[in-house]
Amino acid sequence: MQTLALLIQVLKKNKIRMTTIRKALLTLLLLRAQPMSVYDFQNQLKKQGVLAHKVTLYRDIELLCKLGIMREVSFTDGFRRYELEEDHHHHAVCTACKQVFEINDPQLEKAVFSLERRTKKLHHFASLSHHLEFLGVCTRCVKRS
Amino acid sequence: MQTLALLIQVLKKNKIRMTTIRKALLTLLLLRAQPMSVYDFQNQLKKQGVLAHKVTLYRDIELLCKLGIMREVSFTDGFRRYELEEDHHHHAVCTACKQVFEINDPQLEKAVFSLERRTKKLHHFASLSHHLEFLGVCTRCVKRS
DNA sequence: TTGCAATATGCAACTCAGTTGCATATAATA
DNA sequence: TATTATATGCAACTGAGTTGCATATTGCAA
Repeated sequence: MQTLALLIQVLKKNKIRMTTIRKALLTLLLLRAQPMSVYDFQNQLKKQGVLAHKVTLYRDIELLCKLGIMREVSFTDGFRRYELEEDHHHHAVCTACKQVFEINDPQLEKAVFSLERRTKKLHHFASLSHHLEFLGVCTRCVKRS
Repeated sequence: MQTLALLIQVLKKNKIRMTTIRKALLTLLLLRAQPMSVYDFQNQLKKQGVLAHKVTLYRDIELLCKLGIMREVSFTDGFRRYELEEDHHHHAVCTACKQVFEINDPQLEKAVFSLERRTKKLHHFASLSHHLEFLGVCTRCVKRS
């Protein structure tokens, strides 16, 4: 489990300055369970009164990725989203509200990794990683319709 | 198994005109096993001396998708690719040469569908579809490096 | 085979996520 | 508090995909 204090330490160690935007970003990351796009971040920060230009967010996010704090995940809807670098997991994307839900299911995890090994062998492909995404409609959007 | 004659029939039935570009598109679709982007199509057609504007290709592809002849698949590299509408399958993307390889593996298929059912139940998500993509390096690119 | 009308194509100009160069603002250190 | 390196914002760009409109081509009828 990560904490804000721990993440701030990582920046200090790497001689990276702590700014309003970066602190707000880290706090948000720890709070939210879903991977977020740059525009999600921007909107959430705005609600807290922190105005940040998209360029700044792209650059800060890149930095945090390089430091191993967060990770980039590309989705098939054309958006790159970002999440805390913790254990690998998969996602369910609501095609109605565009929200992304994390799926933490160790059994699913195991199954997909064995599929990756299988694919590697059968197709002589030096597989490095995989991306599994479920597309559908979340409970809230189902109720709404 | 689809044939060119059969696909041409589909267009005729729907009162859609047969043009040089459309015929070349259909022929290419039947020939190539990999899903292709608009730019892949454009390059392949150019090799056969058929010059087509990207706008035309986007529109023709949309048409063929609506007719149920081809299907759009979005990839995490930000490109939409298109393939013959046949049985569902997954893909392995070579991060070096950007080529996409189809994976036809009934066992993998079964496994992923059961994962989809599982996710649906566990996360109360009205899952409609999924996207599984393996990222790695193909045999040719491994040899090259 | 030709002429006509409807459809197909190409062009220009757009949208929108993400990127880059550069000028200005701000954080950390002395 | 002054200095200086780094962080931020702005403007202008890139590249996939889209749209409106003028022109070219197809399929059909005479």
